[in-house]
Parts: sequence; structure tokens; C-alpha cells
Amino acid sequence: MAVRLSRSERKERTRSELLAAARAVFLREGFHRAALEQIAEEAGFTKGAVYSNFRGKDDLFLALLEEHYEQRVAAHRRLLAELELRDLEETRRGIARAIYDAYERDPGWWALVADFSTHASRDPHLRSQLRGLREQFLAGMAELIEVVAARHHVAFPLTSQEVARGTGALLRGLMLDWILDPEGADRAVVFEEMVAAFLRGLAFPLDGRRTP
Amino acid sequence: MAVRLSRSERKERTRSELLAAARAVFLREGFHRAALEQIAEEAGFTKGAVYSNFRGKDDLFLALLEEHYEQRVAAHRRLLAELELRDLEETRRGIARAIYDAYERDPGWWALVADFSTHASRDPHLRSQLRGLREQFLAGMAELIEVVAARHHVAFPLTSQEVARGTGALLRGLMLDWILDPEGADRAVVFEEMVAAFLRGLAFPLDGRRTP
DNA sequence: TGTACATCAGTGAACGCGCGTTCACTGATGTAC
DNA sequence: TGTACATCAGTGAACGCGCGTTCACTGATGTAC
Repeated sequence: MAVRLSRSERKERTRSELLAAARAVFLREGFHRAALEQIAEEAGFTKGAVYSNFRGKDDLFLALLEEHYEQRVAAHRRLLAELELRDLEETRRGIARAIYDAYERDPGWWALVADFSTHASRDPHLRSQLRGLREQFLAGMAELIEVVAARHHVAFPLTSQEVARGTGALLRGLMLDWILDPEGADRAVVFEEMVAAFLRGLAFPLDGRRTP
Repeated sequence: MAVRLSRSERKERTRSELLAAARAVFLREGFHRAALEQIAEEAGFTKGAVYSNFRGKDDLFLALLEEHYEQRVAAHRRLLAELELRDLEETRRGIARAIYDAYERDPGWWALVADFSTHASRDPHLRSQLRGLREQFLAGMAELIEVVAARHHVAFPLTSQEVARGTGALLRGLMLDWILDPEGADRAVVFEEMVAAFLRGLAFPLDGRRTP
């Protein structure tokens, strides 16, 4: 049964249907090949609807990305609670697995963000918008890293934001190879080892206690 | 003075002039926006010359990439000789600096390879060609890592190829953020710290000796 | 409760542009005798 | 040493296609009285 919606409710709904379709088409086609026509059609509208809800293709993607980052920060926040009783090494590995899981859930997403980043880097305004989203996301992750560091009495020679950036960079960089070999195996294990090593090598004990 | 060249010498020269122009245009415009027309023109030819020397845009880029990887392996091989007398920590940092220098020499190059990777990942044949080049390059770097490991009596819980991949992944991932903020400072130091931590955290001593 | 007008989300079509690839052709180089 | 033919690197133009953005318009919703 079709419920009667106010103009703004209807618009909000159009917007979210467009976002859902955009996500699907971007994932399937990649940023450059994804066509607004296709996105609009899959959402059941015409291209004009996209322009009525977003400034254009870039803005549509930014909206998608913002949504994505909010969800990821929330997911990692939940993870942190789950890891409360683990020792430091298990905590590192839990973090690695969570990041890897986010990758495996949507391998194409990471490639998409890479494409959008290089694209955005060529336009000062877009570049600064994307940087804003990224740094906000990384700040969220940095907070979580600080909680873990405090919990286990360690510190880093870099800001927690850089530690977050570096940890994510490992996956972002590896992904560029992984997408060339979709059949590759054992990646979860390899990644866990790498992240654990990275964080282990970076952290130093804050007080006299032994920190493995 | 114009020297008289044989047909094959002339062709070889055309090819290398096209490659040089391609490199310049790709760096300036990015993979997707770089136009073969522009490349041909900067080399002093028409588009047909490109198709007479390469199968197309993808093949042209692959040729460029192959050249690049050969140079990088050679450069790292030279570095290794220079690091012969340093201790392990200094060796790690020397490696980090060398990779960072390769980035700073041409920041755009790394973004270019990222774009080409996501592009290639959508085509099975191209994907497999690029993977071939990548893995060959990584195998070259892996050899060097093994030399260092043997020199300092350490080993890794991962294959040396994966260690090479991980080390490069750090820069490839960080680059995606760096290009959003061309003004950013202190990156050499941050990167050095990260690579040192990664390799330190990963390596374990092979014999009873202390390995810092 | 109903009427008249204003608003605006979404339509549909046109605009403007770029670009990878193909192909018949040319003219200089190479080869055979 | 010279002639006749073959080869082929590079030309120039056309082909074929895709796509982001703009804009005048429509018709349903919202507002004022």
C-alpha cells in the first residue's frame, strides 16, 4: 500500500534510493565507467533526479563515502568493546581481522575509493572535500587507537591519526595487488601478520611494565 | 646533423620518443584523461604512430611500467651495496628513505599506477599482464630483502615476496591520502618510522644472537 | 472547506565534448636480380 | 651499379560511442486567504 508522503519525505526517499543504486553501479562499473543514467535508471528515475538531489557525480560519490565512513567507525567502535579482555597481541590481530573483513565484504569498494582519490586529487575543491571526510574518518579511528593504547599502557612515536592512516594504508596498498588476482588465497592470514607486526614494531611501553 | 637511420633504428627511436611523451602526458593528466592524440603530438607524430608501435593505450602504459620497474630494481640493488656496513635499524631506515625518495621524485606516478591497476582489474587479460609485471618486480625486491635478512641473520613469518609487497603497500596506501594534501610536511620522517616499525615487528632473529 | 497561486521534485531532450580504434593510403627504405 | 618490386612505419581522416551537465517544462504538493 502506497503511503502518502510529504514533499520532503518523498525527496528524502528518492535521495536514499539514488544512493543505493549509485552504490551498486559504482561497485559494478568503477567510478569512471559508472554512468549517472544507469544509476538513475536502477533507482527508477531519470538523470535529472540525480541533479535535483546532488550537485553532480562527484557530490553523489562523496555522499556515499560519508555514509560508508560513518558505518565503519561505528563498527570499529563495537569491535573495541569486544576486545576489551584480550591481551595486546590478540587485540592487534582482532583489529587486523576487522579491517580485512571490511575489505572482503566489498573488495571493489576499496578500488573505488582509490579511483575517486586520484580523481579528486586533480581538483582543488573536491580534493579538499575528500580530505575533510578522510581526516574525519581517521580521527575517529585515531580515538579508538588511543583507547587501546591507554588500555595496554603503550604509546607510539607518531600521532594516533598517523597510526590509523598507516594501518589502513597497508590494506589500501595491498588491495592494489589483490584486485589483480581475485583467486588469491591466505590473504587474511598475511594481512593479520602484517598489521600485528606494524603495530608491534611501532608501540613502545609507557611505564616499566613488560609489554609483549 | 641528421644521421641516416635504418628502418628498424628509426622505429626504435619513434617508440622511445613516444614512451617519453607518454610518460609526460600520463603524469600530467592521469591515466584516464591522458589522450593518445596528445601523446603522439608531444612526440611529434600522429596517433597512428602509437598504433604502429603499441597495441593501444593499455599496451603503451604497460611498456612504460616495465621500464620503470626495471629502473627501480636496479636502483634498489645499488642501495643495498651502500647499506652493507650499516646495522639493521639503519638498513631498514635506508630502505624506507629510498622508497620515499622514489615517491617524491614523481608523486603522480604512484597515483597513475593505482589508476591503471583498478582499470586493469576489470579486464582478465590486461589484469594478468599487469600482475606478471608486478610479481616480477616484487620478486626482484624480494631477492634484495633476502640478502638483507641473511646479512643480519633474521627471518620473517612471511615469504620475502610478501614482505616486499607489504613494504610497498605502506607507501601505495599512504599516497592515496598524500595526494589530497600536496602541502603536507614531515612525510619522509613518518614513512621512515612506519617502514622501520613494520620490518622490525616482522623480523625475528635466526640464531641465538641479539638482533635489535 | 474551498479556491487561487506559488513552489519545486523530477522529466525528457538537447548540448557539448572527448577519445580510442580502424583503415586505406603514401613514400621512404629494403631486397632481389 | 642500377632497376623493379616489396615492405612497412607513419599519415590523416573517419568511425562509433559514451557521458556529464543544462534547461524549459510539468504536475503534484504546499500555502494563503
